[in-house]
Amino acid sequence: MSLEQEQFEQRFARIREIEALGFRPYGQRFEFTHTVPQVLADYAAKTAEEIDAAHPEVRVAGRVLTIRRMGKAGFMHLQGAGEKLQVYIKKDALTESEFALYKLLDLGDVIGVEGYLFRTRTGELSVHVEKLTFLSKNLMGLPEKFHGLEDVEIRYRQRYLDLIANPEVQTVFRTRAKVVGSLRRQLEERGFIEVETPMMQSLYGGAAARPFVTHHNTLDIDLFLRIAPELYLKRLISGGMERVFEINRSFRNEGVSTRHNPEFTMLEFYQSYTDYRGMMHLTCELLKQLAIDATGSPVVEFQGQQLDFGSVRRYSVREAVVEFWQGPDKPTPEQVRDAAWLASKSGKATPGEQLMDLFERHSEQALIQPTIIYEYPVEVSPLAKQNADDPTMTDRFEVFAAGMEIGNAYTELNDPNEQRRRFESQLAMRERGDDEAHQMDEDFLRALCYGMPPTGGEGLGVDRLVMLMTNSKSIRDVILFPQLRPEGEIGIAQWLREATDKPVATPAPQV
RNA sequence: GGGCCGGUAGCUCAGUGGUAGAGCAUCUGACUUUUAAUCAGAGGGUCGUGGGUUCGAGACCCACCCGGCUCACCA
Repeated sequence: MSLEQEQFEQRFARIREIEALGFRPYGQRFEFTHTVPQVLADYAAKTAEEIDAAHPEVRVAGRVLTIRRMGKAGFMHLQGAGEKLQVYIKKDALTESEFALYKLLDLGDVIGVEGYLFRTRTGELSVHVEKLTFLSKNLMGLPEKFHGLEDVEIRYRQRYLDLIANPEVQTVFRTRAKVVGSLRRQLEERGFIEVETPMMQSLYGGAAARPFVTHHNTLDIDLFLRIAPELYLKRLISGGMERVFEINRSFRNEGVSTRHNPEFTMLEFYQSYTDYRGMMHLTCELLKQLAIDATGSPVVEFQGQQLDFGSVRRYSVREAVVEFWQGPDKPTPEQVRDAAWLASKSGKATPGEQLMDLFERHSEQALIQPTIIYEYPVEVSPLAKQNADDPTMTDRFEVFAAGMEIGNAYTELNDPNEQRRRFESQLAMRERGDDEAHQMDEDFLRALCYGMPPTGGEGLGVDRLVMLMTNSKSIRDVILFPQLRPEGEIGIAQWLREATDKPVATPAPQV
């Protein structure tokens, strides 16, 4: 038997010992007066004299993180809501069964304590425990206290253990909630209505990506997990819901990387009677307030850089290719408009695709500061309205920061016949083997035929925004359960089975 | 999918072809304001998996599994 399983069985046997002392090893309601963060917020700034004078009584619950036993006394750190509070146990202050319980405690057990606050000789705020209760048994070994849990595979697979061992991870996900809350609140304040549209779709669209396929048994049809909510949200705009947004998952059947998870959270919002210029203005307001709500400042530190979301730069794609050109042969503004020059620099099929190829190869990774890049070629923008002066371009922009694309917006194409032509040209690309080209969506065309108001629309990558706000290098660090290959046999059910059958090895200690 | 790196005790890691190690954790004992508590002792290994080379493999070779970084892919 492995050491780990022996420890499991030792701890399992303690369940009986805890019961023998008159405590319940699981499932007791605990009426607390403070959470750990509340105790710290209320008393961390107070002096020992102030605390002694007030003699505050608290009841707090938490997980035992450390134990320093010293004979008839001892100290423990309890972790609650991601923060730590020290408690002091003294034999004289407890009943005999409570002190026996204390001696049985394992790291990771969840307990409740009641007592008064004081400062120790070294000044640490602590609870002088007068009553000890048991709330839940930990049967597992915990990671080492100094280094914690660093193995990223275990951290992602067993996020519960990561959250116990690395409480700062909780702050990442608290910030994530602030990001989502900030976006939701800001849009609601501007009259946007939150909606939910199908994630299982019989036709997929709204982006260039390969989908996941699933199957409905009783309908006996294959369905696609959506790659974007766009086409459904625009149906709502056609129907007269003038400002709508959706924050939820989309799914793309692509490689995984530090910036891509197969399922990811996107915010899409659509506003009738505006255009991409209006969306630029709104984007700048949203991002600035988002940074303030998430981090307290419009200037955010990310991987050693200071990103200023209070001032977003703007360049056209062509300007960006010139401005951020990497390497020799920096082009002139005239050259990036010249089809022959573009064809000489890129192997792509059309001038528009060639321009985007150069932008992605040369300029994208240089866009560290938050930047809006506008005017995208029509070939790569099948759902965006053409520019009134230059029909090869669309009224579209993307937002970049830290070298990542974080948003994409445009004046929505609302001419059904032009949309029909774009779909047909996408079908032609599909015929040529592009399996990410759009499908024809006739119901969407029909919705446009009823007249969709001029509209500005945008999608923001929420996970990537959270990366920026939490200084996280990998998207997996801002997704609680990132996609991994399935784990092999775990075997914990067998451990529980064997531990159940085992007779109690050691009798409960005398109290 | 390609390239590179990694997988050794529960955790964090050493281990240069020759008896598998350390710290923490665990177990036993001491200790009534400690804090990476301390002190004394003990137990704990499918060296990712499977082949191969060798008198001898944790180490070298091959294949595979899992993960990371990176490139490709991803408007």
